[in-house]
Amino acid sequence: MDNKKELKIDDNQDKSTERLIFQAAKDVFHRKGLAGARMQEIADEAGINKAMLHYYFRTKEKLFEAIFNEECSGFFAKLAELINVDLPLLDKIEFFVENYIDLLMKNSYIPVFIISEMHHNPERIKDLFIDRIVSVKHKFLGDITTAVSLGLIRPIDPRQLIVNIMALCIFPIAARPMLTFMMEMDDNEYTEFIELRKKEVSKFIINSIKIN
Amino acid sequence: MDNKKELKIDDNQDKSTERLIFQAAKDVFHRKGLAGARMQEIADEAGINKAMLHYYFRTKEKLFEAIFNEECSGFFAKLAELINVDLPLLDKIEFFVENYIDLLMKNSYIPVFIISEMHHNPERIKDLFIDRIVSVKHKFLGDITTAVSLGLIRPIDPRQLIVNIMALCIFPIAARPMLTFMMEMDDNEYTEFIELRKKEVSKFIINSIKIN
DNA sequence: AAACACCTTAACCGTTTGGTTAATACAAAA
DNA sequence: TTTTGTATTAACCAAACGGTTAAGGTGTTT
Repeated sequence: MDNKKELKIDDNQDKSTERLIFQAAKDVFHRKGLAGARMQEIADEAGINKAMLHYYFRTKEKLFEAIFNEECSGFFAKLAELINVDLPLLDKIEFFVENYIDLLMKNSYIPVFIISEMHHNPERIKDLFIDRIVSVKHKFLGDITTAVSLGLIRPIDPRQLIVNIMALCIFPIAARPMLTFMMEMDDNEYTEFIELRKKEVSKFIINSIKIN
Repeated sequence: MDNKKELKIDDNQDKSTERLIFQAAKDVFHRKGLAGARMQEIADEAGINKAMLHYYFRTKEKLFEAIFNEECSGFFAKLAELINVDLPLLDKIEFFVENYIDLLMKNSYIPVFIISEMHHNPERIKDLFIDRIVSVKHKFLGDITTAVSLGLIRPIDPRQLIVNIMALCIFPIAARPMLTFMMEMDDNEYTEFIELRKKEVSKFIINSIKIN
């Protein structure tokens, strides 16, 4: 056939190897962390030769950094979306909590991954944070300050409130193994428990800061 | 001198080498995690020969387990102390939060250590938890249920309340690097921030559950 | 068809790793 | 004094590790 070329199905899978590596590396790094991950295991999971890892990403460290950056960026981008929604503060908190917990459950490995790797190497994230998360936080911080001065919520240090909100959303996902043992839950009970939190947490927060 | 033996100064330092190893291993495992820690680094930090590690604790895994168990046990023991104190629920929460945050700050590496290592190997802790933390939790859970049925606090799933309390205490210590970047705090500001939380968190919780 | 650029592989390499061994020091027991 | 059990060390080892190399494959350009 002389029209073989034309008949070829969509070609934009060219980078499939790189993507294969990236996805496999993600999974392995999530499970084992930077230090615990093995290049061979990543290669096996991607179904390709180990040398390819070094062809596309020069070193283990660089491969890890590529993933860590992408994960953080994507995650903080979604975080910003949630915070920038235009709602009165109390509604915004409700909206945020519900969707943030949802987002965390769909990426349940990310909290431990970030907390753990930042603990082992706090410097890594510095550049990532500047201008990305700080600006988002400033907006939220301003919202709270305004609400306090308008008497919509009781006086509270905005930083403490933000940390409280994050803590209530993130901790139960990060500490899942501890919680399931402690509360003697199986996987289904845990999922249901988190599902209930979507309403419970925002009620808990709003109850605490609203002025009756 | 024929009374040499009698004159010898207190002998109970015999296990000093084992303790030296144990302490050094603690520090290194806390910093690097199980996978990231190197036996040579532990030996260097203890100031002894690497072979001694294997003499006292057969393998890296066994050394790690010894430390992980001791850390968890000691930590949960103190946790139980705090929960078993005899006070009305709201006072108990206030007492607990203040002292728990204090305890966490004095062992600030433990939350990430436990969360991270449980994530990488959830099975490890199973035996540790049974009978230790579960019984403690049962008491607290009972206290809350009673308080709800007596109308002292608003109706709330006791499990959710416990998780909320733990989250508000543990998360800011576990996620320290993230918080300090986000809030643009230095070490002193962070310490002060946590110090303020001791009052703020219990106020936050009690505000949310008390019946006016 | 030759030249070129990119992808892929098997085999290899130097180093680091957890772990072992054989020899030694040393104090208490016999 | 000899024996015995414990503590300690330097030297060593096999396996695993991250990373390299040299060669070949494949489609595109000239």
